[in-house]
Amino acid sequence: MDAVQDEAAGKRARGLDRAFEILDFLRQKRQALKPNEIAAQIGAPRSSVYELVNLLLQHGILEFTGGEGRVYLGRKLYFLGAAYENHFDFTRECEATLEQLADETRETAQFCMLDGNRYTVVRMREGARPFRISTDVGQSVPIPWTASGRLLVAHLSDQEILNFIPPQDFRLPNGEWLEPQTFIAEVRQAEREGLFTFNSIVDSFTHCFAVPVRGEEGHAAATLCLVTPRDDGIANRDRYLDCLKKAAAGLEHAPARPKRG
Amino acid sequence: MDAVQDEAAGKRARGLDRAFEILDFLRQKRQALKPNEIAAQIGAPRSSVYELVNLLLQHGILEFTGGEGRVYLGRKLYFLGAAYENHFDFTRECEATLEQLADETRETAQFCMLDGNRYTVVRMREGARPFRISTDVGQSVPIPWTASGRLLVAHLSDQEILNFIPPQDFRLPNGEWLEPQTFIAEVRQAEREGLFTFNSIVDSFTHCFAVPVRGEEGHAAATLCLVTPRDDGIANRDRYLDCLKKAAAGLEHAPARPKRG
DNA sequence: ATCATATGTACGCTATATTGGACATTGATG
DNA sequence: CATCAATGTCCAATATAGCGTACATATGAT
Repeated sequence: MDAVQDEAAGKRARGLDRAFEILDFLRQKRQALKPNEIAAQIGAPRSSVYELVNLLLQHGILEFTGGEGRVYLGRKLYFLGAAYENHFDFTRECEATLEQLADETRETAQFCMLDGNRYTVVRMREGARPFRISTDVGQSVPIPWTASGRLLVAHLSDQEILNFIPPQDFRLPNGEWLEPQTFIAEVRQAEREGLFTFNSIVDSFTHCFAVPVRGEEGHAAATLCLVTPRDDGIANRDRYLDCLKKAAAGLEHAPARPKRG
Repeated sequence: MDAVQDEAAGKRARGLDRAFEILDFLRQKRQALKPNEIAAQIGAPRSSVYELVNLLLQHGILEFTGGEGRVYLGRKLYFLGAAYENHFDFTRECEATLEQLADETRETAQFCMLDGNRYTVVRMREGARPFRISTDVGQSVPIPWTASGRLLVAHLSDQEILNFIPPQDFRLPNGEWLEPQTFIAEVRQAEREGLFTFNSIVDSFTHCFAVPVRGEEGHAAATLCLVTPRDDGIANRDRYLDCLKKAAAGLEHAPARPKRG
């Protein structure tokens, strides 16, 4: 039920948990690593990591690549992910929506979701500007660092939010501490208004717009975002929000909805 | 190394193995199932399956969907699969190649790979015909049923092939038994000629063409295929093979090659 | 030559994960 | 009402998986 089990030290970890920890770690690193390096960097016993890596290799969940015994995510994961994508068929409409958004605004448009208890950009379309703004797709980012984050946790109670977000994620990239109560207040505001915008926390020159894409349960299953230069964002605020809301409305029947349900 | 470990009865299964068995099973079924159903259909203890399903749900590897406690593959798998696809960046060129092939031949073009010890269609492009031929993408099929199968195992020795392919996969869909030695002879022939074509085993009206897409190690990392009506296939054999070979040559620098290696 | 670090393998101990079976609930059926 | 099948939860027993540790090898620095 809760995610506070690995805090207790000295316990033996379950193979499954360690295995997915390895997979997540490789995803974050986005490169092949030696089992030894993995063990060291995630702080797991070397013998356990070697055993697990070998098991995962046999399943095609990991693959040798990059030489010297380095491993990375395997083909089987691609197949499983493709099956997921095929079942919850949001990709096609999503791609079209982002393209339209980028055309209308000439700004960078993103489709974002929660990845466990963090935030991630699932799809992105760069705007048609001389200097384009882009971010890494597929990287996990602390929820409080992002505009979308305010929307993606809005269905939770205050206490649930505090339990859900890792405490250290309230430490902003510039070192400042974001008071959780401040964050929650912004969440509630975003929930009331059905949108959230701010000057980005992670850099000094962008403004971010986010609106929810509601799933079957009525809460934000995803968000659509625009990332703009601050001047442009503030100048075009109303128009941009209008584009976003229309785009989100168009998607609301696609995401997290089984294909032939 | 070998896949002959779960034959021994009475042994306790490892959680990891069972977990991936569940994931593969859901992928095959391509629909959400109750834990109980999963347990019954894969022949695993119910209590184990319930425990594993709950663990996988916590990790986002499985998700509740379809109601009544049914579960299916989860978002996390999509993220991991996307990371794989991003690393071995074959998708883009592959898509373009299939489109060109379908344009040139007006037949159905496929990009196929091994999924463990079976065969699967990774990408497909339907031809521009009044009656189009298509197959399921992402379904695992016995290697001996397919033209591509002859090419995908050609780098193995005879004995390795026999160890690699599950014995029951030599039973063809019409009930006939394909003698493994016959299959191996076809493999060697395909290896020499760098292609394989035949009237499909799985139906009575198609002809299949397959050529290898060679990876770094020099053996077939994937195949490109055309699936055609028998008449057309035989009439256009030389031209089709020419198109396939050119397309494969164009891909040979893309698949299974790390992006920024 | 000596030491330190990185990498992979082998093995025994023991905490625990897997498992069978008991139990509870629901709904359909005769 | 009695019975049966389907579904999910709980629990104790024990086979074993995870872990610490020792060992083997290679590489590079001092």
